[in-house]
Amino acid sequence: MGRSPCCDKVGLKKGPWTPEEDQKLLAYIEEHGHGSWRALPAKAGLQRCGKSCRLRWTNYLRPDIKRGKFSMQEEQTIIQLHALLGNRWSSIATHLPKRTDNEIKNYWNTHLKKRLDKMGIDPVTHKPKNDALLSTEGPSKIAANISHMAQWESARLEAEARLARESKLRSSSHSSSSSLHHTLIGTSASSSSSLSLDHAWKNGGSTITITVNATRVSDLESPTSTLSENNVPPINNITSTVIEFVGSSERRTVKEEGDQEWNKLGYHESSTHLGEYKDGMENSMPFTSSLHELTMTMATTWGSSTSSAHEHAHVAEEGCFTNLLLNTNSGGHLSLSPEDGGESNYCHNNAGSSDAGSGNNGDLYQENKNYWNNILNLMNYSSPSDSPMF
DNA sequence: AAGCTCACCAACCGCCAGATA
DNA sequence: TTATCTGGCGGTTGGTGAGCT
Repeated sequence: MGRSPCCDKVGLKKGPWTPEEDQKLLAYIEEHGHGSWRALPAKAGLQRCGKSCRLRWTNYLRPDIKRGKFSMQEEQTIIQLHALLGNRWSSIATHLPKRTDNEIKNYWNTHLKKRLDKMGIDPVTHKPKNDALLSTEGPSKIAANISHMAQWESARLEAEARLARESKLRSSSHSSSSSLHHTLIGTSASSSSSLSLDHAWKNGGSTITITVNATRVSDLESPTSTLSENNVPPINNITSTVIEFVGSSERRTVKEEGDQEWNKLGYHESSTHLGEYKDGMENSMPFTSSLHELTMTMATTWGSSTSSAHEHAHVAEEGCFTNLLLNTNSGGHLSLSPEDGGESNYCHNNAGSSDAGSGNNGDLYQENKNYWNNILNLMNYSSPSDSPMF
């Protein structure tokens, strides 16, 4: 059985989008929602295939997209999620709500992959390239645990996707009153893999949105098509429940309204990670703290209470390994052997250089260090037999 | 100033899975 | 049950601009 092309390619325009085309697409979606992408171009008066329109919308025109430089927090999230999920960009993108999978993919390929490569870490496996340098403990153990985590994560994602589908069916009566809003939710939470917040989007998508005060129209400017501020459809004030990130893109506190709505949707703090997610926000943690909270919960559940002093020392060592992994200015030398002065040396150097260079970012650095140490702790102490999944 | 190389990223392509007739 | 449609995903390409010689 052959597969027909998504649209009749003859006479359709390809290549960079013009401002006029963007205007048409935006205006149409703002008024009608995207509906069927296949039928959209004709209705919107565009000489494009539906697929091209969908990509233009999801990767650029969507109003809830943050553009520009990736923050350190975002980089950390990408690296850590890539270690767990591999090239599942859409899944990774669900944890960076304002970034598109395409943007994350590009950033990985052009920046992060090279950086890891320079540091002697295989960007595919996230293992040090030269295993001979490593002892049987430490980083190789981390790699093994990352591999296990990836398997576990895959199983979890599949289960989540299944649950999401079922929940979606059950909650179909909550369907959207706004076609544009429906569109936004659909594109924002389209992936089958997500944390609990994404579940909430899926299940109560018609009443929940996220607005970001820091979003600037100028961030939406395209190298090929520049839009005026008036062209950007408003996304605020559409919904009855709003989780609003207030502040800069680097650090956000959350102003949460409508707890009852969350509860109505069946998301209770005791049964999901939503509570932890919110807690993280209310404590002014970086956005990626949601993942942090999740992993800490898992650590609490999985981790046995048998930690010895030796194990604690081991954790410190591996936390430093992670710091090294994330140090963008380290010069790219991965040193793990005792001959190089041991882990304490490069830990101190790493922390010292970071502190020296960061100034007021010292707290942030410490926060980041703790964040990664905690994740490494989880990976270390979570054996398959400890997992509630098995 | 011209030519070359490299990095970046928007956009395209092909494949896949789920939905639907 | 099968064929087809549709949306989504990940890999890849090609245009553009910056930097270097």
